[in-house]
Amino acid sequence: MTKVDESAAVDAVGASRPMRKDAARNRALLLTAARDVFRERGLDASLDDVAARAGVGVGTAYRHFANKHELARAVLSERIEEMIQLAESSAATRDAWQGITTFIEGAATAQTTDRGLREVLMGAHDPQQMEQIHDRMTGPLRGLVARGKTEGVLRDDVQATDVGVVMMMLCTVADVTADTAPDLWRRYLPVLLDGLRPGKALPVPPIEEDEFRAAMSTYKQRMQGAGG
Amino acid sequence: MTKVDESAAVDAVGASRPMRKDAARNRALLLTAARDVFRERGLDASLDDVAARAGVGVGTAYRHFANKHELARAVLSERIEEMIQLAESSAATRDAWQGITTFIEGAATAQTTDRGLREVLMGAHDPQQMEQIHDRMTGPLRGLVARGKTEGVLRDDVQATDVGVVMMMLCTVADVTADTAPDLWRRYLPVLLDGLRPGKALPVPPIEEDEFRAAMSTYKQRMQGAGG
Amino acid sequence: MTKVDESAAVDAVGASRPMRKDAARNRALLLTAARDVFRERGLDASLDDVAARAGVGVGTAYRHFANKHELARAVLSERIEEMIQLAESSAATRDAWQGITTFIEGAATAQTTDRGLREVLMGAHDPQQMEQIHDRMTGPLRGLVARGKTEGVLRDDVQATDVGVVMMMLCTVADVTADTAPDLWRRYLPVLLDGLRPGKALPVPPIEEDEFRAAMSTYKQRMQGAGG
Amino acid sequence: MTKVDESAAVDAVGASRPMRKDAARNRALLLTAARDVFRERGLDASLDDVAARAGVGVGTAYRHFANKHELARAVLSERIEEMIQLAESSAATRDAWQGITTFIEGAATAQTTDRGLREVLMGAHDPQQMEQIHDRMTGPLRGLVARGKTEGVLRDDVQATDVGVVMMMLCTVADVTADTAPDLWRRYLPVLLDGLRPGKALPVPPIEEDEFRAAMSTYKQRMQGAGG
DNA sequence: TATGAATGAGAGTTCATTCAT
DNA sequence: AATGAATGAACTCTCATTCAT
Repeated sequence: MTKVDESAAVDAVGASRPMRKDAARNRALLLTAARDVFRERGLDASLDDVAARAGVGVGTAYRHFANKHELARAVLSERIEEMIQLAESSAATRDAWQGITTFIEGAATAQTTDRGLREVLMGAHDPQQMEQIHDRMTGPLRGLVARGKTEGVLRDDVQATDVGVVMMMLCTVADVTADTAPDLWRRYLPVLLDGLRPGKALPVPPIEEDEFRAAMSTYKQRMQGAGG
Repeated sequence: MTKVDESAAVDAVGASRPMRKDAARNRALLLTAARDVFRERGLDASLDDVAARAGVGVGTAYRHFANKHELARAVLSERIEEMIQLAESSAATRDAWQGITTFIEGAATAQTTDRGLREVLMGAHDPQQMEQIHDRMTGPLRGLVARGKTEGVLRDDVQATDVGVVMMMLCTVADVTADTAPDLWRRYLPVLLDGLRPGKALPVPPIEEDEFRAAMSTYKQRMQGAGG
Repeated sequence: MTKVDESAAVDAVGASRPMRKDAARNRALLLTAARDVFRERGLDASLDDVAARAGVGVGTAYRHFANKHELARAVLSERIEEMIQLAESSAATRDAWQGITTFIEGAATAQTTDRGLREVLMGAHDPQQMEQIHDRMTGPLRGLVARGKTEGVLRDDVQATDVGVVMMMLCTVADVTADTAPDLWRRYLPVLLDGLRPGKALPVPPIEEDEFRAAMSTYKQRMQGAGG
Repeated sequence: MTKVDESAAVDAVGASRPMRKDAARNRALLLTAARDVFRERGLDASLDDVAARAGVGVGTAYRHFANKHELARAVLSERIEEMIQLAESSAATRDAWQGITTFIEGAATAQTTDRGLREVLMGAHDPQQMEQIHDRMTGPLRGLVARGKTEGVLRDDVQATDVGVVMMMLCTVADVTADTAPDLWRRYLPVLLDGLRPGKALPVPPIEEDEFRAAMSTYKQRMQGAGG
């Protein structure tokens, strides 16, 4: 599940020519190292640390990734790729409600163990390429939510963005309590899921998907300004 | 409500001697400036900026606060002082449920407008002196929660820490959507409050208060390591 | 003549307060070091080298000067200040022709010994503040040229900019032959001066002063792009 | 006139064996690319850029040229080759004075359009191989100057080096005013040419040819030290 | 022979912290 | 007690040069 996606190496240079073997290896090493370092210490970790962990010179990092943001984005997209697959497989579940549960649990679990992933999901670096990724993730979720309404397990005013927000809230709990009570977030899972079920309406309307994307990119300037 | 707490100046130098008047004034200026700066730009703002805003030399900041973290903590405790008062006044409400509502709404609103406050609440710096502050906040809340159970508006397995977690989740939403949909967090307020009302039990037990304090301090090492 | 102008220290912070003694000393040390280093190795020398030569940390350089360009400009303006004075004293000469000679010889000599000065005169960094400096230098020269025409030692189509161009040409020779034939530029001095005297007209019109300033700033982007 | 001199390829590997055809082609591609890049962006352009422009790997550049300076020198000699031809054709002119005029105008024009050429002419990199090139250029010029004296259009104390210096001065003007007044250098052309005509003697003797070569190489160490 | 990935020293710049004034 | 100048490690990024493929 967390195996480095070496096929990405091909995408990086376009379809023109397969990447040299050592280059591909180093790219993989860098991605792995970056993921580990960012996971443990967040996006403020230095590129020197990442390169050192990968057993590679800094310059090599800059050959593969234009700058720190690109590397972070690459690591992110790799992880998000996993989440997209999770969203897709969840959307393919026969029972819509179980699909939602599966997705939220899986996504929260993933982010629980990765500080950088959470930072980047909340304060995206490069909105452009992230947007399409979000699009790809919102696609399945939208289908899932629609099906949930048809099956009568979701309120009519629920939207795909609500799923994202719920996930976000749980991730916050999971992140803060990671060391002391790593499962505490599960305590609030049924509460939030219940909130999506039919019953009395929610007072404030949900945000549209583009607003949600914008919100996720909120921190962009902050993080760039902070040198993140 | 946001008045600078000058009595804290006594704690800073110990109880031995009252602080000189200009020193006390500078301490107050620094706290005010730090609060403003951290509120606007977060904890990554430089101490030079804080000192400049206070109209004071950096050295003065270091006379009053051992380091940046201490200053941040001081500002935090100041804000928490406000929240303690909010907790106390909420606990004094005749209707327990309204007290809870008032507290959560107030706390979430407060954090919505203060980037530094949220950063510091999720990544506390110095657990030691913060602990006593948390103690003071948990006190009223515990009473409030107890009364809520008596009045039959809270489930038996709800604890004071749950209120803190709920608040945290809402703050996350508020923070991320601050620019695009600043009121979206209210959409999830009733969902989470409902989760505290009597009904089916929560699957995972709550954390004890000391665990909660520890959880709030989780990031300490991270932030120090990150130079934040 | 080349003594560090310590009074500039006061100008730097404005008239508000005299600079602290050690700060003034370090500022002087930095200016001296920068002038020496830039003189010997040109504007591509690193700030670390300048700081080391001054016996001071890099950070100190950045306290006094916003960036490398500022420091270079400061050194430049110091030297140009000398040239302005040379222009003024030359313009005050009773004999206009001798004034011109004195100025050109003096200016060429100054630039001969300072690689950075020449680089910066040809590829100014900060056109804004340099502009006013140029204005101050062109003032006396314009007067001198006018008087030269009145006295019949200069052609009517000669302008102040011509003096600048002549100086530039001599400096080029002086610069290139600095090590092998440091006085060679004097061989071409009378040729160029003769060119300004009455006789047959010059085929191409001179440039206006604003064009000249623009030309002097030509390299600006180049040098900045080059990291200079 | 600007055709790549492929015969130089033989010199590069020694006379031992003719270069392989594709190697020769790459060498030519590199020279062309380097000339274009250096012309446009000066000698600070990176070798990666040159190689990319040539459609060739960096490594290939290092197979043909020991380092960046060698490549720059090669490009220079290529251009000087053109100037040698200009010198030769100018020297073949029936009228000596017109020959000199033609040469100076041509050389100045050439350098006007080539930033790298001027940089390298004023700060030559490798005196050794450049020397022979200079010899070849000075040859025709010496003849031209001699004939000029015979024809009575040049002073007796004029030497071939004077022609080079005059050219250099004009190039400086041309370079600095390239964007604002690209023809201004012509204003000073008759002045400098007049300086060579019979009349009153020049006060300072000219430099000998070896001194001139040395002067042209003056910057060598500077530029290498500067990383240029 | 050609390639271009890898390297790492070094550039400019920032900022928490110390210490002379 | 207050000041703010000084420090220097740390950061991101560039590029001449080397070397495995």
